[in-house]
Amino acid sequence: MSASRDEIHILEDDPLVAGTVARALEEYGFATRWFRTAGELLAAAARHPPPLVVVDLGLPDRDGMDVVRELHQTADCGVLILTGRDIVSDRVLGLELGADDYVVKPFEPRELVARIRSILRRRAHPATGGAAHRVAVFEDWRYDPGSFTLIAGDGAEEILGAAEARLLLCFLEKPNRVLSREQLAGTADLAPFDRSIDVRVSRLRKRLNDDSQSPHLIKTVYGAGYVLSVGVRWETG
Amino acid sequence: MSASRDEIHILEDDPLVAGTVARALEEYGFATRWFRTAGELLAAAARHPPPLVVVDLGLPDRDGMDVVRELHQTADCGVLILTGRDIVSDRVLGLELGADDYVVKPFEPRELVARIRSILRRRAHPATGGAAHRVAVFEDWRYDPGSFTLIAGDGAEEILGAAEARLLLCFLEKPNRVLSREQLAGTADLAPFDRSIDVRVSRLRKRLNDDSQSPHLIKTVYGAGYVLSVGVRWETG
DNA sequence: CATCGCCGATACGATTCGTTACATTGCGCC
DNA sequence: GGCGCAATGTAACGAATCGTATCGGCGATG
Repeated sequence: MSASRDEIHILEDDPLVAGTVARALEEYGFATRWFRTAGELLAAAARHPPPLVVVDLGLPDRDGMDVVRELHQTADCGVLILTGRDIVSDRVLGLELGADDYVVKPFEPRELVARIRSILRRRAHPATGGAAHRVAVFEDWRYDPGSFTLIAGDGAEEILGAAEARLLLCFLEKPNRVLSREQLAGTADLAPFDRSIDVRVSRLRKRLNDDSQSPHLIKTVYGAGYVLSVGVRWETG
Repeated sequence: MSASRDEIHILEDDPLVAGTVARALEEYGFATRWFRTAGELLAAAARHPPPLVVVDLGLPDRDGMDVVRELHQTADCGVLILTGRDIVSDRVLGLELGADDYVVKPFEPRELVARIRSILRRRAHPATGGAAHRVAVFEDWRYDPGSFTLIAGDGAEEILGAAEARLLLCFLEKPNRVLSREQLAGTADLAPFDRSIDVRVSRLRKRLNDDSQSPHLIKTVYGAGYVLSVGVRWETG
């Protein structure tokens, strides 16, 4: 019962399709509940709005578009249209009526789940537009690329400058890979004897307490570039 | 000029495709701006985030997925991937990285516009919808943006001026994020050597008893802007 | 009209960053 | 190993960025 709060509602008259959708979602950890008619769904959604409704447009008792419109007005829940009607005007109409997405059958389960997750994420964090607040964790360091904040193991916080922040983010996005100076600078045309990257790396090393004689974090690859040689885990939330 | 606030940014290396997309959007009343390389787009978005970016994945200078990830982390704007790569794993990855939608070429202009409108609508709604009386609580401060009233921990109340109030609200709405001077000023075109934001920040710091030598609330990000480094809770009622 | 508070502009000192110069290291060759 | 050349590390310096004291304009207020 209270679990019904997180149930994704499926409105679909064909039991076969409904089963396929339900199985796809449940395989990825979602709880589902099947409604055969628009009336039942709207009644349930009015009493207890689900986080998301997957709507088929070809219904026996009522036009699916009406359902989308009414859901958007009464219940405050995500709406994903999943239908065989592959007509541009339908897509436009559905989206204009407030649907969050429009997927055409036959659908790919993984993509459907990704789109549903995207909708749920945005609805859960409206302030950030669903931007997951990600923090990189490596060794005993933590780095928040949103606020350029580097946190040491003892909890000491430091704000990096823009240049150092971009450099560190470059490394953290592609750890254990050799990165050329062009990649680290973020521009294709570096002056042939530009040493600014080297200096930035030197300063970043100092900030990370990395001895440049025998670095264990940022290692030099002679003639190629640099590597961040450490496992990086991205924490969300 | 000030209209640039609503410009949709298009990241696309092929001028032909970029022109097609731009014309489609402009026909429906959107202002657009074209970027040929990821570097240019990211630089512009960091200074003044557009409401939405349309990203092509096949870029010369950088992987499009990296752009999506970085946009999602640093700028706070909508992202729509528009690409020829019709691979399920790409779609899933793009959506997981924070893209709001994924459209495959060749695209139908009307549908593209409908999807863009849907994204913009969702992003605009939570901000404007609630006219509720909100109060921000951070550290031992409380701030009422409706009456420009700042209340200290000991109960002392102060009325902020209009400029300081706008600035503080800016910070409180996006805490723990680096905000550029353009964002804090609320305009896209700041004079290159305009110091007014710095002065406003300095005054706001003084009012919040924040020592600028080692600030714990509003921290300076050299070369980028400022960040409010504290948790903010919004009380309603 | 005088006063007051708020705000933006300016100027000057303080801080950080990119550049340069030099020391050091790595690699190939004999 | 010894030598030469190219690549890298970084201290030091000048340039860019930032903090804020100060001043003047402007509207509100008495």
